[in-house]
Amino acid sequence: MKTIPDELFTNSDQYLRNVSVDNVIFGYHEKELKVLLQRPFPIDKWTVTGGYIKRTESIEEAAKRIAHDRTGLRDLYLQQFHAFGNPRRVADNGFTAQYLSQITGFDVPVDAWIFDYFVSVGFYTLTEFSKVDVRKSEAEAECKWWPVGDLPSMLFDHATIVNEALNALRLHIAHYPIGYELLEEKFTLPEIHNLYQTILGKVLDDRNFTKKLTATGIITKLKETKRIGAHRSPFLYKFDRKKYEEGLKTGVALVF
Amino acid sequence: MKTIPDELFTNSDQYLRNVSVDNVIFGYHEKELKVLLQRPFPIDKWTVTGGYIKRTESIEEAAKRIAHDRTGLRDLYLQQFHAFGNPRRVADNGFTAQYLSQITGFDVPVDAWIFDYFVSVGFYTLTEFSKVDVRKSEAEAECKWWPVGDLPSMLFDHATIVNEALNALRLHIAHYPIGYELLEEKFTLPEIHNLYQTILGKVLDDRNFTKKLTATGIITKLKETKRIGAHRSPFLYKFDRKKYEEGLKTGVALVF
DNA sequence: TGAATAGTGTCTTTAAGACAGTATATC
DNA sequence: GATATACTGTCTTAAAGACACTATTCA
Repeated sequence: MKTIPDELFTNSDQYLRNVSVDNVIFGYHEKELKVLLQRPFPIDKWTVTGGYIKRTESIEEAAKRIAHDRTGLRDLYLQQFHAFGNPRRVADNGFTAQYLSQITGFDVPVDAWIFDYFVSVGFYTLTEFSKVDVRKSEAEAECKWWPVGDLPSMLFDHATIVNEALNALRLHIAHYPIGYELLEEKFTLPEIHNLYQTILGKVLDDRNFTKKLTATGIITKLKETKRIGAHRSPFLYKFDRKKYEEGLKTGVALVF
Repeated sequence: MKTIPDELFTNSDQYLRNVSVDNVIFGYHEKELKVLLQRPFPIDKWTVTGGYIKRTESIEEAAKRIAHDRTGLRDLYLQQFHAFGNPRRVADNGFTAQYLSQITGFDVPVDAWIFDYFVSVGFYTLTEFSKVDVRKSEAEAECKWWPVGDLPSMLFDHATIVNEALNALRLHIAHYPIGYELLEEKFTLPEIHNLYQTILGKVLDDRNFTKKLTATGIITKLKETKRIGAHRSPFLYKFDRKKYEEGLKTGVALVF
């Protein structure tokens, strides 16, 4: 049996022990909110993107580094939402040293690092779906986007992590502007309307939505329109960067 | 020079490495919000109560255990608010192995556990001031209540931690009932009015405050009054436990 | 009866929510 | 001109906020 590769099952002095970050990467595409998941082993169970923290970086830097490794994007919008920590977190039916040895062909010891108790700090990230170049790491079997409403079977407590991230995002959206990271530079009112409906999971009256959103002053109407086929061409808008940045700091109430 | 005691500067297999909990314990007394701080060494710098996580317990259990050690209370109201993690967290002018050796009389090595990079999960706790029996641990020089508006010089990033906890509490109070843990079993309207004013740090109109609070149904008027000297006796109230518990789960909007 | 605090009601202003008809692009 | 989507204004209802007087206790 092969000896296990260091970075997989063994701690290294480079990383902190017993702490990790999990990063729920959200993307928006075709009226659907998606989340980037990876399948770390040839098991039919998925996890959110995550990894360990280097001794030289902050937890936020670790989360950004890990997101960059998977998406190729830098300076993502990052939001810490919850820390998960209990000794039974990584307990999962079938996820045993014996089973892992069997399917990976490595000699996985029962006290391998991967079975240890990890406190995981959860972040969520918003990225523009179309800009993302999904990359899987060497160790993973697969990495791809899944609709948040239709997740596959998840490893450990990762279904909970995605749900909590979504709750945090929905709560957050009521107090801070959102959309810059999820839409194209120029977008139409129906597009941002759909984004809000998708994230919040409910229908929003178009007249009231427009009224409230424009009242905040965070979007600016352009003179251009967008061709959408045999229909009236909607006007394009862009975010007012100054007001948007300010809103991220001081908060903008936008309750629907 | 004496050898250092294990539990102070050395890791033990009992605890997780590189993760800790910090617990901001709030108490309310005489129209003032107070926070329980400890002075861990004969340095004139204070910290919030905190400690390490046992391999057998969750982070919430660790936070409760630590709070119990300091206050003697069980089943405290506990709320996770933020995780703090960067390699420079514990850097603090004057907090060096040399200085610690000097003042403690122990031989503190520069690579002692205490100087390591710890990711700290921050909780805040609400307790009834009068029920608390403040206990200091062996290792500490002192442990006492401080008014949140008048904190002493704090070690590491602990001033930030208290501030973030207070922000989280203020945000939380708008969505969930609060007060059961901070007031006596029976309380008057002026008392709970003062509590809200103290936590939020602003004056609230008494008529509007009463109107909103009673509208939620979480408090019940009793037939008794409280003697307060040469003034009209205010009626006593108590929380409706059922509605209160329900509010903690589903949320109660109480925006002032 | 004076001093201090408790307790309550009304009016105004603002925001939220419900709702429907006109405009425009393409075939 | 048929069809699909964009776009906008008004009315109703609910909540927030400002504001002042009466009631009670005890010295």
